[in-house]
Amino acid sequence: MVTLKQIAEELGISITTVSKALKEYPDVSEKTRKLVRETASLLNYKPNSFAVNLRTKESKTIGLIIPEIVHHFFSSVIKGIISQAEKKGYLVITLQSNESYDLEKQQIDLLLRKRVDGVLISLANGTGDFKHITQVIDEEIPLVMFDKIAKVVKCSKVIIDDRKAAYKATQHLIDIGCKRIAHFRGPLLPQNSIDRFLGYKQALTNNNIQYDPSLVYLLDNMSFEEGQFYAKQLLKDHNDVDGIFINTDLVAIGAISEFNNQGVKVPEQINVVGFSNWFMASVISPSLTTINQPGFEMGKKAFKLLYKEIKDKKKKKVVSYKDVVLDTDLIIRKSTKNMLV
Amino acid sequence: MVTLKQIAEELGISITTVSKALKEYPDVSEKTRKLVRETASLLNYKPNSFAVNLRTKESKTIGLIIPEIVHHFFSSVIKGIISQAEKKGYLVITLQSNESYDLEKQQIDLLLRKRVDGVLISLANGTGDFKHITQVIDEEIPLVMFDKIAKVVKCSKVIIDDRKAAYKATQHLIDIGCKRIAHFRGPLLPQNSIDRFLGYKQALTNNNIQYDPSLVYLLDNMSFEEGQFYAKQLLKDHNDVDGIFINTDLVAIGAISEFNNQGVKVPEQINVVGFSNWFMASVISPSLTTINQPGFEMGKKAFKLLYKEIKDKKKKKVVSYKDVVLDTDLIIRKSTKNMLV
DNA sequence: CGATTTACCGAAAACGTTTTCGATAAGGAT
DNA sequence: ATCCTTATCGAAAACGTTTTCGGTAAATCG
Repeated sequence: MVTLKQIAEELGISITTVSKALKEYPDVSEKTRKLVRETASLLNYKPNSFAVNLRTKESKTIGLIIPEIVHHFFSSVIKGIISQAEKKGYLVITLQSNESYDLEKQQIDLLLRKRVDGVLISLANGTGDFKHITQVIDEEIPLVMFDKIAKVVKCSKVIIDDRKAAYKATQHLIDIGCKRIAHFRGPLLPQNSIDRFLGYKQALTNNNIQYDPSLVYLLDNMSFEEGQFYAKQLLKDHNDVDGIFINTDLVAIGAISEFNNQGVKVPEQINVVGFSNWFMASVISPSLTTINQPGFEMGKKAFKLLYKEIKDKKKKKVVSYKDVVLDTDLIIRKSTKNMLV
Repeated sequence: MVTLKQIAEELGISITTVSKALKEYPDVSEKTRKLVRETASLLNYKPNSFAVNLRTKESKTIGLIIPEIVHHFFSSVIKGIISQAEKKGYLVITLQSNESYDLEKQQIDLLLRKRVDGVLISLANGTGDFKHITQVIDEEIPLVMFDKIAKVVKCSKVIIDDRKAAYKATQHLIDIGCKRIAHFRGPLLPQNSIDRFLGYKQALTNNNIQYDPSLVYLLDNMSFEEGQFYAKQLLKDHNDVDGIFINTDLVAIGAISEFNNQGVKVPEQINVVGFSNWFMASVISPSLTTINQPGFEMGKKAFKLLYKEIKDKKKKKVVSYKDVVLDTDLIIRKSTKNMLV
């Protein structure tokens, strides 16, 4: 491995001058700068990042903790983060918490020991205590949370407007003529399922439709099978439902498959709207009307916020926390149909 | 940030002793060892990894280059790699080549500059030249390739037995009574599609079924739409086909949707086998019989090979390259049905 | 011509570890 | 008392950068 010293000896000049030449310092003549550049590339010199890190006290590396990598939305976020980070010369170390609070804590510690320049995190479902997070912030390591966040923690966050998105989805069902609209919602944690439920409810009341609690089903694990199960239940309980807004695409697909099995026509007899726009939403039949969660954009935005904090910290500027709320689109496909025309 | 020096001053001993105490050197008394440990944890001492890296010349970090993150199989591989690496105290820096040779080259360079201890890579489709890879190996940075590999390059590799898997898939179609079996194959690069085609062909000949080239369709981009398109084509060209083995689940799902649209019953009229066991294969209807690619295991195995090379290199042992071939399972679902009973 | 500015270069310290090689003192053997 | 172990510690070098602070020589100015 070739070092500054070797280049210096090769040219009979000092290490200092070589270093400054490569960094285009104005106090070294263009002649020697050129000379140094040439021999550096000739010897295939690569700065020793270990030494640079030690000297500059930064690693040009950020840490990313995510609950689950094998997941369409999250992997999109990762892609957004990595692409944006690469542009700014940062590399990203990815860890996954597997939705476990203990692992999450451990991994935060790992990243601090690695001395990453910043941390991006989406909280595990089980996380209810935030000391490990505030510890990072207290140590003045820039940190931004995304998607699954904790409102109490003081830091920058980027989320989507779940409530508004759910409102949009429900409004769509109303617009196409649905009168009895059910909702499959998620558990009480994380916040997302609450917000989506509230959006659903508000859309109903704003349109003068009586909110009927018996039309709301609370699911536990949001699986395909649960979608089938509650679809069956719904058909038993209410034969007059003509629309349903479902918390997550996977559950929606389970429900649709059950409707198909029972010969209940989607969308003719019942309109279905999902949430998240998972890849498969477009390839099932009927294809699923759903809310698109902009994962890639979320990743990009999250990194941008983090990057700004890192820069501000370097400049000793006071870092200000920002909350970014990303907008979502309703993607209308074949599982909903205007019944009024 | 607390350093060894501060601990030393706190206790009135030398930096050397503190360092050795923390590393449990036998030439420091148990008494001072204990003392050092205690004050270290009291002051919340974390070794400065920059300095450790510089001194030990290793970063306990590996690089991972993958063509596409947002992909069920690849994200499973990533998960396997990260989980295994974490167990051995390694962190992983992920980059994605976006199937671009130029980006891939650039990213290799990035990782070398970062001085990662090893590299894991799955080649971009466009990569036909391997100088950037051999450069890594020549610099004695351990490297192992997985899934999309180059046979010419001398290094450890882990792949699945595409040919055997395709044979298995085709044999299944034969076993359930199919007589006219079509195949949707992929392009000439990467190797995978060739091997799958060969497995298909061999299964036919081994079962004394005449190989008919007109039953093999060569697809370009392996999309859902292409699946639909060639399904339509197939129905036009051959009305006697009763089974089809398709290179990739996504294409298979496209084909099935076309069959559904045209009222061609799957599996009654035509049996369909896919490849990869994407998540959605289990949730479409009919659910898709397919080959399960063990992504998670591949990731684990790839890291294990890399880890061994890193260790061997440290011990100055000669590194020996290994080729690991992972076995696959046929997952029988509803898109195939025994027609003989 | 002396004084001052400008252009260019280098010595040396510092970042925080790890590890080699002595140094010292205590204890045991003779 | 002398010699040899053994146990315990520390000085110092090294890893490869970056950056501060002078220093020298040439160029400019009065």
